[in-house]
Amino acid sequence: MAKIDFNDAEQRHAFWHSSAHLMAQAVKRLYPEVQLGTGPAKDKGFFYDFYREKAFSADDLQAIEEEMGKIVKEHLPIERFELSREEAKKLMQEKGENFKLELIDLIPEGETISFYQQGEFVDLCAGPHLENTQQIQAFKLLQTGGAYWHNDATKPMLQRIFGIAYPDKKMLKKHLDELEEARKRDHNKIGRELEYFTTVDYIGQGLPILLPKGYKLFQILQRFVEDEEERRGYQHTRTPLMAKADLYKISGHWYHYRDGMFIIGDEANEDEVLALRPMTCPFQFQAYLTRTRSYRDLPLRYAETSTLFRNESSGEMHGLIRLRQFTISEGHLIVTPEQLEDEFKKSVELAQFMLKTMGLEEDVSYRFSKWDQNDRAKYIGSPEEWERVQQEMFRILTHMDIDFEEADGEAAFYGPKLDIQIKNVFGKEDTLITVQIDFQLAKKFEMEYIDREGNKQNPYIIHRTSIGCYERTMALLLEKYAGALPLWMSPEQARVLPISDKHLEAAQALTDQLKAAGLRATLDGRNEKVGKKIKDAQNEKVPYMLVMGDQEIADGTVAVRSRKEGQLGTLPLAELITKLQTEDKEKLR
RNA sequence: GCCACUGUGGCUCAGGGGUAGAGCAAUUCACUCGUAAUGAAUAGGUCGUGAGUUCGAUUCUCACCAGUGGCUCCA
Repeated sequence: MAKIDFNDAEQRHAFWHSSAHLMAQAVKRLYPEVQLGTGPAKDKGFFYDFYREKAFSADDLQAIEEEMGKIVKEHLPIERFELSREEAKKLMQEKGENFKLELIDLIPEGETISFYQQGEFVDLCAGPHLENTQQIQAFKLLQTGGAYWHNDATKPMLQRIFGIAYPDKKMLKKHLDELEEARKRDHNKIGRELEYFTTVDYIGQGLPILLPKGYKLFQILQRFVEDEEERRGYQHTRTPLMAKADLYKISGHWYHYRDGMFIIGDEANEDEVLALRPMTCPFQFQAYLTRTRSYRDLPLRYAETSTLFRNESSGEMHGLIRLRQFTISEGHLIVTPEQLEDEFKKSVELAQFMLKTMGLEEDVSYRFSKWDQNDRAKYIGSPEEWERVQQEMFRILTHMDIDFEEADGEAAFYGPKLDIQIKNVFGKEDTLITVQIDFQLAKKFEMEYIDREGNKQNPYIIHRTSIGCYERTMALLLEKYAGALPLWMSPEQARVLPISDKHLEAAQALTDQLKAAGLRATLDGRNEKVGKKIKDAQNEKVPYMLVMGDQEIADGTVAVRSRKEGQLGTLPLAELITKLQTEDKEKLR
C-alpha cells in the first residue's frame, strides 16, 4: 500500500475525504435511519452532513469514534465503481438516500457517475480516495453543528459532524495541541481577561463596552489612521448617525438593505421615519453635493471615523468581530474615469500600509468579489454595466502586484469589491478591509462634475476603508499577538514598580516624567512584593516594567525589564525615555 | 433566523428540592520586602431573568436573555 505523503495537498485531501466516508460508515452502522448528505475534506480535516431528527450528542460522537476504530481494524479495501444514471438512481433508491438522489440529478449529462465502496458502505462520490480504511490510524471528532442542505436556508437542516484525522497518533496530537493553543489566543477570551471589552446581557447582543484599555487601543489606531489619511490627501467629515428614510430610498438601501437597518418610527402611522445609518456613503455624498464640482476638484477624498448600526440577526454576533454597532475607517473617493485606476491603487496601498504597520500583512488574502448574474434582484444596474466595471476592476487588479481569488455573488449591491480577508483563531474567514468601485450611486444622487469640455459627467466613486472596522481589527490584533501588542499599540507601555512604599514618591515622579514625554506609563503603587508586581504586569502584557528602589534613586537610573527579553539592566532616565520613544515611533517590528 | 452547547461571588470550579461552598483574586492591618504565592482579619452571590410545579426551588418544567461553536447572512 502506498505511503501517504501528507505534504501533498491532493493526498491529504483524499485522506480526509476517506476519513469522512469512514465516519459516515460508522454513523450508518449505528443509526441506520440516518440519510447521507455530503461529506468533503476541508482545508484541515473533514465533515459529513447527515439528516437525522435528533442532533448528535457528545455520547453519540464517542460511539461513532469507537465504531470508526472497529472499521479501521477490519482493513476494508476502498473500491471505485461506475454506474449509469438509471442504475445509480436505483441503487440510491434502494438505500433510501434521498439526498443522494438529488445529487445525481445535479450531475451534468454525459459525466460519469462514480461510487466508492468499503465493506457494506457505498457512497456516491467523485473521489479520489485511499486504498484501505486501515490507513486512517488516528482521528478525532471535534464538534457538531447544523448546516442547511446545499447551503440554502430554505432547505432542510442537516447535522454536520466535524473531524480531523491523521496517519499516526503523533500528528493528531500535534494538531490537537495547536488547536488548544489557538483557542488561548481567542480575542473573545483574552480581550475580556485583559479588560479590553466586556458585554452586558441587558445592553444587548453585539453591543460591547470598550473598557479603558480597549478604548485606548481604539484611539491609538484612530489617530494613526486619521493622520495617515490626512497625509495622503483625505479630508475628514463628521456626518449624522441617522437620517430620514428618504435618504436611503435614493441610495437604494431602503429596498436592498432594509432588514439590516434599525428603523425608528412607523410609516403606517405617518410618523417621520428615521433609520440609524448602516453605512456612511449617502451622508458623505451630501458633502460633495454642496456645490458645483469641476474636474479640477477631483479626485476628492473624504474619510470619516464612522459609527454604523446594522441589525444583524441574532445568531451572527461574535466577540468584537461581528457587531450591531461598530466604527469603521470609512471613506469615499470621487474620481473621474481617468483617475479611477490610480486612486484605486492608492486606496489599496493605504490599506496595505496599515496592514504592514500592524503586522497583519502576511495573514491576509485578497478576494475579487463579483456579482452573481443569476441573482439580479440583489443588485442595481444593468448586466452590461456590471460586466464593464468588473472587467475594468480586473484589469486594475492584474496591474497590481497581488494574488487574488475571484468570488461570484460577493459584490456590494452597487458594485464589485476587492476584499482583504483574514482568518480568526478558529480558521473562520472575515473581511477586514474592502475597496469597492461604485458606478451606480453617483447617478442616483445626481452627483456630477463639469469636465474639460464643459459637460456634466457622473464620477466614479471608490468606497474604501483603510484599516477596516476598529473593533474587528482590534480583535484580530489581539489574536495575532495573543494580547501582547507591539509597544506603539499598547494601551499601557510601561509600568513603574516601586520596591516598597519608601520608593513610592520617586516612582510617582518617574511615572509623571514618562507621561510628560508622551509615553503611556502607569504606577503600581500596591503594597505588594516587587516580584508579584512583575508577575502581574507580565500577565497583563505590559511591554516594559520599571523597577524603582534605593539603588536606582541613588544613581538616578531605572531598572528596566522587558516582557519579551527579561532583565535589561539599569538605564539613566533620559536614555530610557529615548529608547521607548524610538521604539514607539518605529511601529514596524 | 436555524441546529446545538453553556450560564453558581472578579477568575477557575464544586454542590444540590429546605433559601450556598473551595482555591486563586480583592480589601484592611502587620511586615517595607530586589523578581508572585508571609501572618491576621474582612468583604463579596436574591446560583442569567421571569413564570410554573411544590408547604418550600438556586436545584424540576417552560419561556425569555446573554455567551460560545456550526449554518445562512455580512464589515
